Amino acid sequence: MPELPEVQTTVNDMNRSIIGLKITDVWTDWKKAFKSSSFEKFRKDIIGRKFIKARRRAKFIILDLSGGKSILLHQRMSGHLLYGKWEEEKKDKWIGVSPKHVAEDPKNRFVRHIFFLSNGKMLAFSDLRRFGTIALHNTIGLEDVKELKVLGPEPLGRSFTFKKFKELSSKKKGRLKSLLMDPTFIVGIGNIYSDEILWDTGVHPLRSVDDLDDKELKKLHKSIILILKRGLKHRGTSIDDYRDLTGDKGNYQNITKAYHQTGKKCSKKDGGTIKRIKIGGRSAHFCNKHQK
DNA sequence: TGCAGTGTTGCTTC
DNA sequence: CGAAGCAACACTGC
Repeated sequence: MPELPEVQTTVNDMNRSIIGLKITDVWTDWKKAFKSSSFEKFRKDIIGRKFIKARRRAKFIILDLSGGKSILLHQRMSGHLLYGKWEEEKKDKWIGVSPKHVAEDPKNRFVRHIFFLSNGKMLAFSDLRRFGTIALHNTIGLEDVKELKVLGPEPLGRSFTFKKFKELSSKKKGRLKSLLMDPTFIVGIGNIYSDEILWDTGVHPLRSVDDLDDKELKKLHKSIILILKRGLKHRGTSIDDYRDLTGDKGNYQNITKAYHQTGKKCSKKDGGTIKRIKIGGRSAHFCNKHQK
């Protein structure tokens, strides 16, 4: 669920809230999520370090710590981070970070990991499906870690020019829908924003990149940037699990044009009806008339 | 009850 | 080699 706009929103919020705070302890009920070492080693390594900076690469959250270490965290499908106050414990299991997070939103019951902070608050990782991962690496050389090394360019980065996009595209074949979601081609785009981008571009998700003319490719490049920026402006999309750091939903789900709109009338002037098909095992939503 | 959904990796087939 | 298909991961909700 969290795609680039959601991850960036979380990162921006963390830079406004947890910087300078010290980690006093870590708790988990799902040790399998810790990838670089055992949870016990991770815990020992991390206690006493301060948060220096939050960053994003693709859908990874990077938390730079004092002493040259960085946490590399991926929320995968259902993960989201919450920042709040320690409130309650039930049956050996921490179930939330504040009355608001728990009582008003059952999605936040699934807290699997908690970082306890020096100001008495905590940073919690809620992850219903338990696919999320956490690892600790040296900050220097982090970009050479296997998971980061294979990634394509950042679509909102300065170097993501049309020239660069065209060059990358010229080496590729295959369906646009799958290609946009391929993090080795371009990062940050998942099922929701790929549907929205293709709807905005007006091309069919089954079209192949090598089939697009220059005008279409230019429009696609523009739409990628436009839609992701729009998502960021609306603080992300909360179809299901995604919440921001304080437990609130994003707003983009209220303005999606294609994703989850099956059967509805397309809002374009020349639009038809939103259809849904399977591509690469994922659902793709598109207008059967204006997306060609 | 069974299966869709959702990000990513890794395996297999073509 | 690259593209495509599929399983795996774990769980909810319909």
